[in-house]
Amino acid sequence: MDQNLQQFNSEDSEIKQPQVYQILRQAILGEQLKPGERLVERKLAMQLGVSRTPVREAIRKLESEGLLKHIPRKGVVVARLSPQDAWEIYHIRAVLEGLAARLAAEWITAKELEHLEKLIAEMEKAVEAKDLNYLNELNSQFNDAVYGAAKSPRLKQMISNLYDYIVSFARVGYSLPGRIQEVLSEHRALFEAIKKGDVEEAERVARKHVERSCECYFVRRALAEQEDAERLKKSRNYPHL
Amino acid sequence: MDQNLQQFNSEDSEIKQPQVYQILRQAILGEQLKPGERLVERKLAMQLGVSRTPVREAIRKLESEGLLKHIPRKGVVVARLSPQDAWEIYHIRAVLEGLAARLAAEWITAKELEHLEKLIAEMEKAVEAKDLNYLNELNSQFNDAVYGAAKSPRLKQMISNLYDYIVSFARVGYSLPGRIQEVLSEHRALFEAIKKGDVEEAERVARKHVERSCECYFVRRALAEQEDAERLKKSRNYPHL
DNA sequence: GGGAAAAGTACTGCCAACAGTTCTTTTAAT
DNA sequence: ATTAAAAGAACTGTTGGCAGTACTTTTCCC
Repeated sequence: MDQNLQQFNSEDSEIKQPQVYQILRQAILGEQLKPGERLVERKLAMQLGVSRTPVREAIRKLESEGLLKHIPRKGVVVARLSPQDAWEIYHIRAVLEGLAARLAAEWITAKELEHLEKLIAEMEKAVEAKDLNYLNELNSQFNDAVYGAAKSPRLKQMISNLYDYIVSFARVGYSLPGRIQEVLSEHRALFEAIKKGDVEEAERVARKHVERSCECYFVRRALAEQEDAERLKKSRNYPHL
Repeated sequence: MDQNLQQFNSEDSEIKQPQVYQILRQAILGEQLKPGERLVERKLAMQLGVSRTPVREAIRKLESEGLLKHIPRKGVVVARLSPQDAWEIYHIRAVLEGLAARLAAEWITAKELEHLEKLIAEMEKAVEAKDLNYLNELNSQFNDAVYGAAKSPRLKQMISNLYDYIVSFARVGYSLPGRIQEVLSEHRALFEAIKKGDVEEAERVARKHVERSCECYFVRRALAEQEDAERLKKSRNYPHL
């Protein structure tokens, strides 16, 4: 890491641990801290202008979330996701999101339903305008709205934790041809099921949606590896580069 | 808490944090530390014969697992489960155990299958002998065996964390008439489904099993409250007691 | 030179002390 | 007595430093 973690305006008498936590978290998710990279308490403390304690606690928290891996008496490194890990996480998310969708179909209010409908409409516009950033944002909002409607804070928390693991890869999911339309239609189907109050259907659709995301993730990953191999082959022809 | 947390034989040069963690964890699950009770870092540190740092880290870890609730600048208290919380946890566990069962049905080895079969047979014996403690132990082993067969360490971890929440209440589940037999037959059904490799059936059965446990929990809880009310009514007749 | 022992380095684990905040009790004024 | 301000007690959040451990480099012996 090129020690460019900004030092927050640490006006005294604020609790620093949560801020350190946020900064490190963003750094990991944003891949300024790369998988396998080692985090040194003292170094981070210096860079952030605090003592080791808040850094230490923030690290422990991130560790318990699985973003960091701790090796006793050695330190922590940014967790590296094996394909097996990714598969596991996607499938856990699938059943949890299925449950959330089911609960949402059962407990959603008229107001929340209306909000979902607006988001769907907005997403259609974003697809037409090919505004991928906005679409991503809407996606998050849609998910939040569904999980909120489920009235189950623990479930929401768990899903969002799992989501963070793969957020860095999630982007690539859209890059497959036709996937954007597919996602949109999956969301629409989920919305319809929730609207009807069809709990079984809502659960099935939501789960399927995540499972499809998982497939796309692996297809995309395989493609990326293929591309890498191509590049490697080419570069062999020009070894001076 | 009556400061009877045993001070572990802290021969130097051992890492203390994990030991403190275990002691506190057991104290919470064993209800020596009761829901709502406050944990004071200094006090615990004194009692355990260590400084505040390891205690602090252990507390933070327990907090992230949800066993403790942290109130900034105030401290932590042992988490208290509302009925809503319990319901949530049971239903999350239900879908996760469903997934585990599905994966187990897919990936179980002959050896693991054999082990499961032995456990089932042993459980039947324990039921006849009415040895509830042993039955509980076998139950845990059976679950562990299933989750192990699923080959998904993350899933196993998540389930076991959730299980800890309600482990203190789990006991009461058996006290309903006929529930023991029911549990046994549910386990047998799960075993059969896994043996057949019927993933759908395995998932359905496992999920249903946890959902039934949830129902029993609430029935039992309602009964307990009724009993409490009875006691209260009676005690009003003898106010001098 | 090559490999083993020894010194040096870099880091985590732990600690005691300080600072600031919240809650409780006392004190003082009405 | 009643209420408000002030002092005090009880904790957490944070700090820097010490001790011990794993890794790295150097030194020494063959």
